[in-house]
Amino acid sequence: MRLSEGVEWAAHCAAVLATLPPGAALPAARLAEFHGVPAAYLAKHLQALARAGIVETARGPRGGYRLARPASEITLLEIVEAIDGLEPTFRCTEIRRRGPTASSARHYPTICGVHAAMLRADAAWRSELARTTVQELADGALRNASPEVLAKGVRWMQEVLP
Amino acid sequence: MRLSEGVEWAAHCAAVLATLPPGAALPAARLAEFHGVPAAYLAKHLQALARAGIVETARGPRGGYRLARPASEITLLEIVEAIDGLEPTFRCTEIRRRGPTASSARHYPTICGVHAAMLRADAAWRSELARTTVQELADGALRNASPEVLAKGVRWMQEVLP
DNA sequence: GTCCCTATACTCGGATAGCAAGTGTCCGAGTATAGGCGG
DNA sequence: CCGCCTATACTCGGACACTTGCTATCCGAGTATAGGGAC
Repeated sequence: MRLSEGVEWAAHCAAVLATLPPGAALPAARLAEFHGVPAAYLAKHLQALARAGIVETARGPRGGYRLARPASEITLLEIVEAIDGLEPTFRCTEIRRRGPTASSARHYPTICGVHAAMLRADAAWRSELARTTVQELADGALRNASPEVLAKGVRWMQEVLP
Repeated sequence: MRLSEGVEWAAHCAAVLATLPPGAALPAARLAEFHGVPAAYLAKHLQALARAGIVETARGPRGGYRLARPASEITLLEIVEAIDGLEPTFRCTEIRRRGPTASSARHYPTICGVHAAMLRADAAWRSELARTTVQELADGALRNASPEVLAKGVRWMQEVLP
């Protein structure tokens, strides 16, 4: 069970967008260049973020992507669900109803124990993801970045944001 | 991110094995028949459980699989990790080190914030899975089963365990 | 009757195809801008 | 000199190939058992 690589890209992109001045936008090609990933494929994931209402788009020159809401109100869970989909990690196929013990549906009023445990684990996972906001990701990245990395980032940002 | 279907099969098989009389074993073909799943493919997953030390095997007539330890000492987490592998759900590719801000490795002493949050969520998921034992799964299934389903199960078990 | 031996049938185990979903890429649709033209 | 218009270039958006890993299956390796034969 491997999480899509696009989740990592989307999370980092959201953190970068959180550091933009209000009103500014960054095209997919610039975000891809900043992270060293294929632009065409990153665009696909950014579209998913747009569909989820996490970022908003602006077409034409000086357009691109910007956060649709304050970074402090966007959680990592939303990003994961936007890229990876909302379906739970475990899909119960009700195998207890098959085989020699199979009976009519009314004999299974409660959900199966395996399913219940998986749902609890899934909820714990999502709950933990919801505790981290994009604002915290951006703040942490800036706080832990070395002066050299920070300087390069500022210089690059000034070049692409005329 | 979908969990392998084999996890569900393995969990249910472990619960069934927990109800066996001490010393008895159940072949993969019987377990597959009980759950209505392809025998050859289930065998593959049972082998994974055997490699992980969760079940032990007995070859030849009257052989099969049995739990290698008391059911109360086997957690759902162990089963998930045996089938799905031990690698974490999120794999950090360190994209922060790429692109125009790239610097030498010593400029990144701390792990990236996205990675850290993902590790926390992963730990919460596994922690919750570890709270459920195979014994609890088996007890719950027997407790919630309707009399009809229970009777069919007992009858089937008596047929295949001569 | 008892013991041993052998053939048998039953079991697991790893190596082998098929398919779905994630990965990667492309070109067309839409729009803010910059320059030119007319008043 | 000012306002409008148009052409342009830049952006997103969805539709199209490719690869990895899960799904499914098979046949060979190994062993407890049952039956027969010898003592």
